[in-house]
Amino acid sequence: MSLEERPAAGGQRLERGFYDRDPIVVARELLGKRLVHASDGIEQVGRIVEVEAYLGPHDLAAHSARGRTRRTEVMFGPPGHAYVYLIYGMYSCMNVVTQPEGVASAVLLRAVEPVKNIQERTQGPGLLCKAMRIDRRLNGHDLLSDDFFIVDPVRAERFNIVKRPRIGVDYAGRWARRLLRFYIQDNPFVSKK
DNA sequence: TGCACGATGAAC
DNA sequence: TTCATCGTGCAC
Repeated sequence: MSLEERPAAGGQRLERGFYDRDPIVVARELLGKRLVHASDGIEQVGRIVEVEAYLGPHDLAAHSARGRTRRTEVMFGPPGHAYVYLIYGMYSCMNVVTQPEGVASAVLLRAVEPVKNIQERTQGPGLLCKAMRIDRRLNGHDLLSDDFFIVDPVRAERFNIVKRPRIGVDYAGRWARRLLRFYIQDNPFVSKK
């Protein structure tokens, strides 16, 4: 049975065009979507409940603000790819690259709600990657692939979206105060109030 | 070649 | 508030 036939993954897989838009729009629309990662024959599914938008080279909180380097290379690449980096020497952080090649913007996935084959906690970007077995080997991975992708839920869901400043970017001056963190209101898996 | 520090999380 | 832990980016 192929992955796309498995019921847990559900709904419609997001296509390239979904990611080829403003990161703020992509961030808001990623809420409620299902992140699917298949490894070692195990398909894990998490419902995205918290995200942050990183707008590009002018956004001082974004890694791409320091220019194009080996680490940030995939942020400058085409949309719909995973930007996974190591933070504090011990946690991986998972981002989705947005906008056309050459525009270095992305959306950080901060928390998911366990849907399938997830035992560990998932509230926070580091924990979410640990629980879903996401590490830097997936950096640059195409999210239109068969083992790592995002799908719409089978049934449409209604929820309110909360806007807050991003976490851990106090060094970014006025950019730190912008409301670029989005999460599903009252969801217990959101990392921080 | 060296070094300060981070889009974190947990313990104290 | 402190610490674990190490790749990255930039200074020297």
